[in-house]
Amino acid sequence: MKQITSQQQRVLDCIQIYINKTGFPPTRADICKELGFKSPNSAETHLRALEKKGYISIESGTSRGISIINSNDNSLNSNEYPIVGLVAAGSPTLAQENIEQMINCPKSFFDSSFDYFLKVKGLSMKDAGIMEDDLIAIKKTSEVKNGDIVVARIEDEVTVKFFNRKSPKIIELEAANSDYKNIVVNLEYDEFHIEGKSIGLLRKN
Amino acid sequence: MKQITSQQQRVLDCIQIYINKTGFPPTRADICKELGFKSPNSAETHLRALEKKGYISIESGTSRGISIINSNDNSLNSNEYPIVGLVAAGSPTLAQENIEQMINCPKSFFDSSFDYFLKVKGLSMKDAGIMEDDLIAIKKTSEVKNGDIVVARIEDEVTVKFFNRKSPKIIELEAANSDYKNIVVNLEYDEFHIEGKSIGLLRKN
DNA sequence: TATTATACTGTATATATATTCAGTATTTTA
DNA sequence: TAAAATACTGAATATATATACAGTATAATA
Repeated sequence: MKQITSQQQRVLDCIQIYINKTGFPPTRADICKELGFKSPNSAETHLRALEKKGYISIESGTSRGISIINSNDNSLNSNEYPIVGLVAAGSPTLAQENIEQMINCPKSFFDSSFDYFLKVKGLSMKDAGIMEDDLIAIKKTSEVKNGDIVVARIEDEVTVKFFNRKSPKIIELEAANSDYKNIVVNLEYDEFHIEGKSIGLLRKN
Repeated sequence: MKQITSQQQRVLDCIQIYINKTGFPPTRADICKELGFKSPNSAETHLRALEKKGYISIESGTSRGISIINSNDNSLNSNEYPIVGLVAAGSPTLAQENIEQMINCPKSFFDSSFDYFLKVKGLSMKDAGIMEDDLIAIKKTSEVKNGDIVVARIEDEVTVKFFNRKSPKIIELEAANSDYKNIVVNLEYDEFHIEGKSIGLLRKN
């Protein structure tokens, strides 16, 4: 499957969320409203790109004629998702040896699609209601905005924090616990990477 | 739920089949074509009837703005769980009018079976990592032990707290937030009932 | 028995919507 | 370095679509 751009991903997500919410796909205008575009043609061109790359199909001459093509997984409703611990850099997050367990969970369980569950260590996000051993649903993306809860890698350490861009080159990773210090990252000097962002949480007790 | 006529059932089935096939709901004309009607008003009146009886919702002024309302017969589809708000006494927790939404969730999702999701109001359990609008999975039981997070009803109020039996007749319901007071219940004088206990948590963000 | 609900046909229309065309600018690819 | 893809704004338009109005007829209620 062809590479998708971040904007195209936003549009694809927007369509899925709209369907989850309303039961029917959005119009071009709906997408514009949702994503802040000012011309319906912005949505149109993104849709064409997504269709060309095989992510959606568009019924020509048909209002709201968008349907999302489920590529690899034929099981529409539910799927197996891996649970991984906080993994140091080097080994890819989803490498076999890092997967603690698999869990069955409906695809549309959260408002957005996601890729894996991360098992939280420590209490640095306690005030955000994230406790030790909680499973946070992570969507692999580097497209994050201030206030998002992100999985970030600084040098060799992987951590879960609030994302806050202070300036083009300065990012502050904020803990939700006064016992923990915030981490300030300078993109010029520090090796920094966003693994993904949290779109939901699961706790067993 | 109100009685449905056979023709209305045909229309309802037609909508579901159309959605399964295309990914989006039919227009009035589509329904006519599918069922052999010759006037779009035939479909229109059936849709109005189905809406009035609560089987579908129609978004006015919106093309294909039909969505099927999940009829939610609790017994049949065992994978669908209701989401309820904090409900005052009198009305049973799982009464139809208290169900905000249904959610698809595997039976064995948490370590124990459960009956419904409760949508949390307020921050009284903040330090236990339970935030406003979190969904806690509730197992209907009165068999609870100290330290369990329970859904309790005292007189007319329903609340989520830690359970702590102080003596055979004294129960303390402990908040996990210093801004909230604990509730001391004397079983001799107070009307008290345990609705169930939390066995997990789900958060969407 | 009068009224309402059901079950249609047929016509008409305002508007919701897809879609094209004309631009501008940046980034990526060949 | 030229071409193609990306990422938009803005305007225009044909048509897809919801929806109202005018009928006809039968069955179910009150």
